[in-house]
Amino acid sequence: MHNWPKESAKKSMKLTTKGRFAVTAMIDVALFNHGEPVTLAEISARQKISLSYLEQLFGKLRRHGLVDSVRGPGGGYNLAKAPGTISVSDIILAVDEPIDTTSCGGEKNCHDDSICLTHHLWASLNAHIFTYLQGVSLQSLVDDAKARKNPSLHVVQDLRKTGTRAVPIAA
Amino acid sequence: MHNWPKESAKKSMKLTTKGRFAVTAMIDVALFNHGEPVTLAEISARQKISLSYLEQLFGKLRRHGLVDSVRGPGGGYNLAKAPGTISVSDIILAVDEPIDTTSCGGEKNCHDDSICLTHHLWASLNAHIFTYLQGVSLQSLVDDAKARKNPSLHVVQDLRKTGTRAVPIAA
DNA sequence: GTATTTCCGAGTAATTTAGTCAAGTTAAAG
DNA sequence: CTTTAACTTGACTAAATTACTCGGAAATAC
Repeated sequence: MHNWPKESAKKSMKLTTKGRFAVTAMIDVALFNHGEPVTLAEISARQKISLSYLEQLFGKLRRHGLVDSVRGPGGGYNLAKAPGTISVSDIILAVDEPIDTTSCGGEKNCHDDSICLTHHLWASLNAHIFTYLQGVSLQSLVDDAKARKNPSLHVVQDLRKTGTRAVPIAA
Repeated sequence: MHNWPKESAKKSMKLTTKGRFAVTAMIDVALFNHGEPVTLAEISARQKISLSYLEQLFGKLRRHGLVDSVRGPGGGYNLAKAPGTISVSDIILAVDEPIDTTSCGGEKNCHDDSICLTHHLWASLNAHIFTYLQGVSLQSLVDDAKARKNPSLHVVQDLRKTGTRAVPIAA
């Protein structure tokens, strides 16, 4: 018998390239935000992410309170909180619009005793993934990036071919 | 600075409903395999998975050495190994045909010092997920199912709406 | 007012998944 | 040896989802 971790899952999170782009962009903001707001055009050039797409992503990041925007010339984005207080799970949940599901990933047929065969398994996996991403702060990613020998920070993995699609993840 | 777990990842695994159907079907085989092979028609009826789809799934499970097939009248499928030696990751890798990627999810632009900003993060997450699923045996899922009050085992979660798509997972 | 930059929502193309279908092959039963 | 249940295979399709683009509106500095 497997010892299931407690499943505190409520929402389901998805892991897509969108989330990965968002994390990369947030690292970029954290790295280059020295007083002046960072513009999306800069991020686009450095990280090779299209401006249009960044606009879409940062709209969600802003609405979820992860960045503050400054409009007009000289504007751009600042982190809304200290990077140590922003977790990867925060970023992914912001851009991937998790569906607020009920237990069992929003499905029926899975309550009381007639619980589905794999309910615990997936719920527990979701919880594991979420807990892991929650434990990684933007600060730690920034520190990791700064520690690299070559601080050019220009070349970034092209996420688009890495394998994409989502997974329901406990939140 | 985040303390990255060692990334032993080689292949990338996907988490889809296909993998979940496969796990459910394998539990069904383990539960009802008492001497006689279990037919796909039975599994289809019990777990509400289309016969055609099961054929597709079991073809892969058989080619990956997880089940043995018995043809002809009275035929069906048996587990090829003891359920304690089959892990959930084995099942998912069998049906989801993981691409054997190089480091960094098969991408260029991510080697030596010009390593991408989030390489460690995703590789490590992949390793976490894989390790977790590797640690869950079919036996534990069977024990869990048997422990339920209502052993009818007919009603299973309809995976099709749960949220699907894949994630690259370290293997 | 004009340049810059964010803001917003609709729309679309490509990819991927999930599942079907049809035409076999195999082997046991009688 | 004929029937028949069951597995085998691969091509095919439809739906869903993702990953974007596009056009313009609003705000702010100069």
